[in-house]
Amino acid sequence: MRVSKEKAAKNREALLSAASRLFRERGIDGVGVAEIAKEAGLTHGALYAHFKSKDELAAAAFSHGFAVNMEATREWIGDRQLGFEDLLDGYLSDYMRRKVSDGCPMAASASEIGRHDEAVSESFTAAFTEWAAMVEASLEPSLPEPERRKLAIAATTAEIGALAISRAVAKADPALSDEVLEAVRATFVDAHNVLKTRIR
Amino acid sequence: MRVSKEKAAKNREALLSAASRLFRERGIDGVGVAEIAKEAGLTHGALYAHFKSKDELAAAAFSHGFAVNMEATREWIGDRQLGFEDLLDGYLSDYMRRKVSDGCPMAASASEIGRHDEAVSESFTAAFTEWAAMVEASLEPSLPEPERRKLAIAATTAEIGALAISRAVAKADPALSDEVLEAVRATFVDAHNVLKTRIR
DNA sequence: TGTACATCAGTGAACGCGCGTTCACTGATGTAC
DNA sequence: TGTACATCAGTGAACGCGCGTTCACTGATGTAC
Repeated sequence: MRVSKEKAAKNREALLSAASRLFRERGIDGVGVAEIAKEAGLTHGALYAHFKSKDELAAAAFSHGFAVNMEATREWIGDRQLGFEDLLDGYLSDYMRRKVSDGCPMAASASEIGRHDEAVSESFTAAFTEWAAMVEASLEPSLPEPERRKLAIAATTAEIGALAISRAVAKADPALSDEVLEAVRATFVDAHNVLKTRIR
Repeated sequence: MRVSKEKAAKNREALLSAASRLFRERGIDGVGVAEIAKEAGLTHGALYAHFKSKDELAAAAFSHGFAVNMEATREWIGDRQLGFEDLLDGYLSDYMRRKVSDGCPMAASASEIGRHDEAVSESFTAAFTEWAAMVEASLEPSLPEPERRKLAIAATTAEIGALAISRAVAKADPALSDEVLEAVRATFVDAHNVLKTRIR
C-alpha cells in the first residue's frame, strides 16, 4: 500500500544503508536484492519503486556510503588544522583496515567497479575526485601546479590500493599487511617533504 | 570414463586457463563453475575431480594467471637491463589497462580477495611478494635497507592500485584515468631518484 | 472541513534461469601377474 | 606379451536454493473540488 512521503524517503535511506554495507562486505555480485530489501524491512519488489536496477542501486549505494564516510572524516578533522601526514595516518591505519562494512567504499570495491554499469563508474569517479581534492587541500599550499595535483592523485590512488591490498594479504601474511600500509605512508610523507624543500 | 594422465593434466590446465581468464573479466562471484568447465571442454562434475571447491579453483587459477604474466614479463625483459622506470612504464600503460582478461590478476581482483578463502589470500600474497621482489631487484643496487624494500613494496602497491583505479574511472572520466597512471609513475620515479641522490 | 478519487509505495507470486556441490555410474587407463 | 581387474577422470542427473526482474493487486496518502 501507499506510504507517506517521509516514510518512503526513510525506506529509500534504509535500502541505501543496507546495500552500501552489504556490498562492501561481500561485493556487488555477492549479495542479492532480496537480502538487501529484507535488511531494510521491505520486500524485494519495493526496491524497484526506488531504483531501476541492481546496478543503479549499486551506484547510489556507493555514493551514499562515500558521503557518510566523507562526513565522518570532516567531523574527525573538526576544527583542527590537519595536514597531509595526519590524513595518511588516519587512512592507512589498522582501524581503517578492519572497518570494512562501513569503511571506505573505494577500497572495498576498487577492482569490481569496472565490471558494472557506467553509473557505478560515475559514483566511483565522483568519490575519487572529492577525496583527491581533500588530499590536495592538505598539501603545503605553496606547492606549484601541476606537481601539487599530481601528488594528491598519486597519494589518493596509493592509499586506496594500500588498504585493499593490506586486506587481501591480511589472512596469509599479517606482517606484510602492516608493511604495505607503512611503506605507502612513508613514501608519500617523504615525497611531500621533498617537494616542500624544493620550493624553498 | 578414465582418461590418460597427460589428457587429465591438459584438462586441468584448460580449467585453470578458463577460470583464470573468466575470473579476471567478471570476478570470482561473477562466473559459475559450469561455464568454466564448458569453456575447458568438460562438464562441471569433472571440475571436482581436480579441485575441492570453487574457492580452491580460484586460488589455483590466480596463481596460474600470475605465473603466466610473470613469465611474459621475464620474456619482455629478455636480456635487456631494465630499470625501475622501465618496469613502471610497462605496468602503468594503456596496454596494461586494456589487458584485463589476461593481464595482472592482482589488479583485476585486489578488492575481492579478502572476501574469499585463505587459500585465495595465500595465492595473492605469493604473487605480491614475487612481484615486489622483482621491483626491488630493479632499484638502484646501492640503496640501503630498509628503504629499498619499503620503496619496492610501496611501488608495487601503488601500481596495482593505479591499474585498478584507472579501470574503475575509465568509463566515466578517461582523462582522470590517464592522470592516475601518470601521477603514480611520476611520483615513484621521483622518489627513486631522490633516494639515489641521498646515497651519493 | 468534508468528500471523492487518482496516485503510487509496497506486497508477494511468478518468471526462467543459474548457482555450487554430490553421487551413482561409465569405461578407458594403467598395473599386477 | 597377454590377461584380469582395480583405478579414477569424466558424465550428467539431481539436490535445494537463490538470482534479478516483472506485474497484478492493495490500500493509505495526498490532492482537487
